[in-house]
Amino acid sequence: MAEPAKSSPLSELCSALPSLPMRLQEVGRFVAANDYDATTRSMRDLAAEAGADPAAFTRLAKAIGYSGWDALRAALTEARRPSQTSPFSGRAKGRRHGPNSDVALISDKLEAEALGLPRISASSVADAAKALHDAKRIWIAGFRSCRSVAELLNYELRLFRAGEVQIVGGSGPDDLDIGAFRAGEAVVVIGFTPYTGASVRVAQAAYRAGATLISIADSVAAPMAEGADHVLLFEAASSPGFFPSLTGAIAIAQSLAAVTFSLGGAAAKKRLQDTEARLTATSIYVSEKG
Amino acid sequence: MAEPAKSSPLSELCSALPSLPMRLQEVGRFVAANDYDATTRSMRDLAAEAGADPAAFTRLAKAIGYSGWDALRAALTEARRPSQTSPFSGRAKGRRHGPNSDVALISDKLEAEALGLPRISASSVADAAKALHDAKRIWIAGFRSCRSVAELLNYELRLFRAGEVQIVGGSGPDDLDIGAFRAGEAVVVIGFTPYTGASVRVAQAAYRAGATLISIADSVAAPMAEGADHVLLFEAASSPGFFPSLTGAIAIAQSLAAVTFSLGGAAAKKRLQDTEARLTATSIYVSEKG
DNA sequence: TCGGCCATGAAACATTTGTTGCATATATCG
DNA sequence: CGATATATGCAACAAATGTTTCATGGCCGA
Repeated sequence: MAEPAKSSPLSELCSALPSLPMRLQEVGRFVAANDYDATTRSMRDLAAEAGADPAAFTRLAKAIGYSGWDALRAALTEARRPSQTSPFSGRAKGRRHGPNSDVALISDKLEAEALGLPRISASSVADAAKALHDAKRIWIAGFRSCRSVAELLNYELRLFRAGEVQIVGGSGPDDLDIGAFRAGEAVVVIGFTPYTGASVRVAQAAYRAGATLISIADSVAAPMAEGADHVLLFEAASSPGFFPSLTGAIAIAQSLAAVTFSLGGAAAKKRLQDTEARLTATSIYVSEKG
Repeated sequence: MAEPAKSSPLSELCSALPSLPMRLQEVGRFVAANDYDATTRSMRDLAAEAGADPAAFTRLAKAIGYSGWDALRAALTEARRPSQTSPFSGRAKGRRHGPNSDVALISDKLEAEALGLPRISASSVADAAKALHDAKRIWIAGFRSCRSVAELLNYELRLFRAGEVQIVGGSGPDDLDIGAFRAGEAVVVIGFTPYTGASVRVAQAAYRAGATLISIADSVAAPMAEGADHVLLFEAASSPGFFPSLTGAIAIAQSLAAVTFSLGGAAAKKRLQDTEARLTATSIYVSEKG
């Protein structure tokens, strides 16, 4: 019997499968089909669901070279551990300085960001939008590169909530705005690693003031996610070695604005139309054609 | 204190964090930062690694409304379970006006934007980046919602091209900057329908001054694409009835900055490092670990 | 047909798990 | 300052875990 590639515990299992006794094959197939449950639930639990004897799992693990079920589970767990780096990290590192290296870089980056977008939790965004809709006043805070996200959200919300939306530090020092947070208002903070001190200060102030805190961040471990009523996550580290990506944050901000507008109903629609009418009247926009 | 949304166990945890006793905050942060280990390894194991008492984990779970650590772990496990449904499987098209209509709206929007990203022309972006790299000075113009894109691009380019990058109208009236365009410089204009008069004026001025004009727009028919040396297209109308999407424009801006940085080579790298060092020295960012 | 061999399930085992009670340390308020 | 309440670590607890042993049942070769 040849020892196959040990790349993954699951592939070891598959290759050894045909040479196993019948019952062990069944159990092995069950593990392969439910490897997530295999790493999280208990052996006896799995046995009950698979309709097999608990001992079969121990025997299976030993049959494919592990000291016991715990060892196999540990291997499966490590194999499933989410990589800290981007999923495309080990990819296309071959080309260093070619004419197409930059093009490939962009393609990979875009592809990675496209993969990250559907992973945003739509229900969380919807909940947060409800909170924005109920807020009497909306503060938005974002520093450094996140300032662009903050300003986009500010702009879109102002289209139908003019006067109730404000950027923290937009007109004067941050401290002035921070002291103005009140209960019944909402504060949106955008940020990712490395976190700016200002953003966590805003978040803490919002919490202390009893305002609804909405954090748009790259991790639940972000300092400004502490005490947040809503945490909206996006993937910032989509391209290694370069600046973190804000595409996800922008997508969240836009969805937030869209749903908040939708919740506004006819009133919001009217205010948006008024705003648009005013803009065209001031001839901000160029005429459609010609 | 209102009971916040319970979309995710982790966000519940984040929301409750500041109101917990100190030691419970520590273990709570540990769980938030290592949620994968929390679902796989044992409580005592985690306690040893976190340097805390095992009982603290049980108490934490109860403090945020669970019957015990097992219940919290089960919730985290379910939250992390890989989605079994294929991305495009049974999307209920019958969304009319239900509680989930907003969620479906967001999902569709994100999906559509994800589809639009790979359609961006990577080679065009690479060419434009080359032009930016060669430019002695870079002007960036974006108005209304596009201002956020302009500022992001400005921010990222300044990280390694400080002093050579400037937003049009960033410090004073637009006309002052517009008159300053010179040959050998580059002007980036971002815009989509309906096009603002200002952005068109910037584009025309850049053309007349003989500067390299880079237009980021939603269509080749855009007024500011006329005379442009590089036209970078993105899809703005991803979801009908709402504000156009800026996700594509942001992705382009970021790619542009990334490639320009890449072209800058060692010199750009050094200037970026200097900037980062200066930022950390001013203690803009919060320390990595508590 | 008999006898060794292996696969299989059930029960007993030693560990480890999550939990809880208690005593001490610390903070809060009168 | 004293009294009360809370927070925290330690140790003992019952339950659950993975493993092992043993008895049973079927299979193949002699």
